[in-house]
Amino acid sequence: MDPETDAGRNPTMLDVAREAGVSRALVSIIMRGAPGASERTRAHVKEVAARLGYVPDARAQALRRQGNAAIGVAFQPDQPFHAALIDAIYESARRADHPVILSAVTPGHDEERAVASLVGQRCGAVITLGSRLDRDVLEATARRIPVVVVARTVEAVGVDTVVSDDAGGLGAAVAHLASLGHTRIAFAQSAESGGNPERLSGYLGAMDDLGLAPDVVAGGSRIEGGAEAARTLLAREGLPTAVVCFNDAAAAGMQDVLTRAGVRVPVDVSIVGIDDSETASLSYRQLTSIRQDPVALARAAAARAAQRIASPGLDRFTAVIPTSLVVRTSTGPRVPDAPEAPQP
Amino acid sequence: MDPETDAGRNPTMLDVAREAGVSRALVSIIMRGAPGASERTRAHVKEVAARLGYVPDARAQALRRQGNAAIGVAFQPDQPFHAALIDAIYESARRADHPVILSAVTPGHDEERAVASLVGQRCGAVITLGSRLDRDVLEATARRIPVVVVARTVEAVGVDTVVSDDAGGLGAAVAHLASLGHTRIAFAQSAESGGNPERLSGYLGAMDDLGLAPDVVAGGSRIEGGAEAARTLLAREGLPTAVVCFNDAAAAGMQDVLTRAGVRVPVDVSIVGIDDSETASLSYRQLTSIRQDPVALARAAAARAAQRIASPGLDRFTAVIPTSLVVRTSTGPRVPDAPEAPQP
DNA sequence: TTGTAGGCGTTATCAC
DNA sequence: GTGATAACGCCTACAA
Repeated sequence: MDPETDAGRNPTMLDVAREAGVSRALVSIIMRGAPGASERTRAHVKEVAARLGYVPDARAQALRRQGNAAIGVAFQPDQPFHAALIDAIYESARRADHPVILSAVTPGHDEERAVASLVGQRCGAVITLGSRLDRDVLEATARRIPVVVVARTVEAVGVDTVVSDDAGGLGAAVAHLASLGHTRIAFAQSAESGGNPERLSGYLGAMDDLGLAPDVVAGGSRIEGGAEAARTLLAREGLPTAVVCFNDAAAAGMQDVLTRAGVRVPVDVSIVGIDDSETASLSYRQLTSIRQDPVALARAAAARAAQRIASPGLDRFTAVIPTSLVVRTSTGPRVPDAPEAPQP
Repeated sequence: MDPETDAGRNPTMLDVAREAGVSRALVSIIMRGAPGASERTRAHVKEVAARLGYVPDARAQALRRQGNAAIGVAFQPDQPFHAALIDAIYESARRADHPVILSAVTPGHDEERAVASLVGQRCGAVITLGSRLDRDVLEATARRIPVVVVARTVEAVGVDTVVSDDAGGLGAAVAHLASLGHTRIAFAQSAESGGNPERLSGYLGAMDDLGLAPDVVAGGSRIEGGAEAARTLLAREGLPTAVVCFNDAAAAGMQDVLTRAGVRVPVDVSIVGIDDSETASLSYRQLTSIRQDPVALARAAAARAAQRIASPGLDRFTAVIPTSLVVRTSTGPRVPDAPEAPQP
């Protein structure tokens, strides 16, 4: 178009300044909305910038800028729950005027690499969603850069954590089932390494409080967990009348396998999931679920990250976000003498 | 630790150079593995860098570096299929020595913003996964920066596309069902804006080729699509003997609603999904599914992005990645006189 | 209200 | 094999 400027190159501040007949500094002031320019020149320069298709170079900005370091986020793209967290982190960070840099954790791009890339970008803090890093790796990272772990409880020096109140959630779920008359309440546990210690102990504690005998049944792989637990239950003498599953996917698998076996939900067995995901709210599922609050989790994490950026050297910090029980139709009153379901 | 260097600051190349007793330039050469340093100094400098915890500043690198522009990726974190794509993009990009910059598309961070942030980072090319941008927005973006759209067919000037062979996949699915004796083969269509034109037309074409009457049933929202289509079918006089659904989630909903209504899969109705996701392979589902090849899709997209970075001004390009039919037990031979399922 | 000088941390191009 | 020096594009002071 303009023979003066070589076509291929991205326009720079200098191009805008020249074209508008002002100095570079003034363009800078105007582009980032700082005070120190008249309305008239402001409008003019912005018009020129738009006409030239000028977009500030984020890399140069980040390099020079002092405050407003970026918040790095390591997440798992195969975890739908992380989507809601990311969305909320974007919003919180933008409000505090911190750029967000994402790094995915996948089979070929492990969490150490993801975090390393965030460090390389000179993020002011790193939020890792559902981190699976070892404690010592987390601690080593935290010595370099503030680290906030979301949705996993870890005791690591200098590492902040933001978690849901799993114990409270499990307590509410068990209490809900007990109030419906259930006494044989099982817990389907994940078979993953470590499982969910907080969820399990929350269940055990709640059962103990009510004087009920716990019944923990181990599930299988992440994706098959609920189905396998269901098969384990079906192979037994008698079924429990209620089952709490380690997440919604597992609850769905439990529901599906039981249903296909002719067991009626909730007449024969009540089911509770965790997460209150889209799966739980499906019209034909209607799973009662322990809801995590992704917005509150993300806000707490982003706020903490911003705090750490502003003032390093704070004490270790843990936020526990309340959960709530979303009651749907997968739980119902215990039916003492429910007739056996017909075997198709 | 070292009183000479102020503790809080990240070590820079200069720190490493001073500590190792060499020049900045030499450190640069060594850190990026360029020729021009003896093995001895190389080892020494690397040791010093490691000891100081030196990590190159990716922002400064990107700013100064000429080639190896980054590949920007706009993705949807709530789409599990994108996880596999991202993983493969990371690998391809690393092989070609291009950094990857991610930007999520979420309710609060729309695709335009995501792409704009990628442009601001001066990516050399942008890959958008399942883009929903209007044609003219895509074209405007493509005038600034090479754009590769993955998993959505668009006819936009200057925009490259990489898509799965939906028509071929649907053809294979319909042929598979026809070979099992099915003639009443329905297609459950997404109710989303636009739906999946290629999948629908692939179905229609395949039915036409076989001289069969098409039967398109509209689904509901993204998440409820399959379930609603199933209810529509159940409300009719007679069921088709086979249904192809617009994706696996829909197929799962179809299967669940039909199963709960006492319709046996595959005895009464065969079901085919699309994507071959984890859902499809669940032990109790075993959905026959049209498999998309995420690795091939991602590789093609990354390769094209790298090509565009190396030499802009290429012609528009479209890659069609083959699909394959994964046959499981949700499809079976047509049973002409199957007895009605018992109504529980 | 505007312009000038200096620097962020790196890479690239030179001479030595 | 090594060491100055000039960019990259922008921001932050400070001077006019």
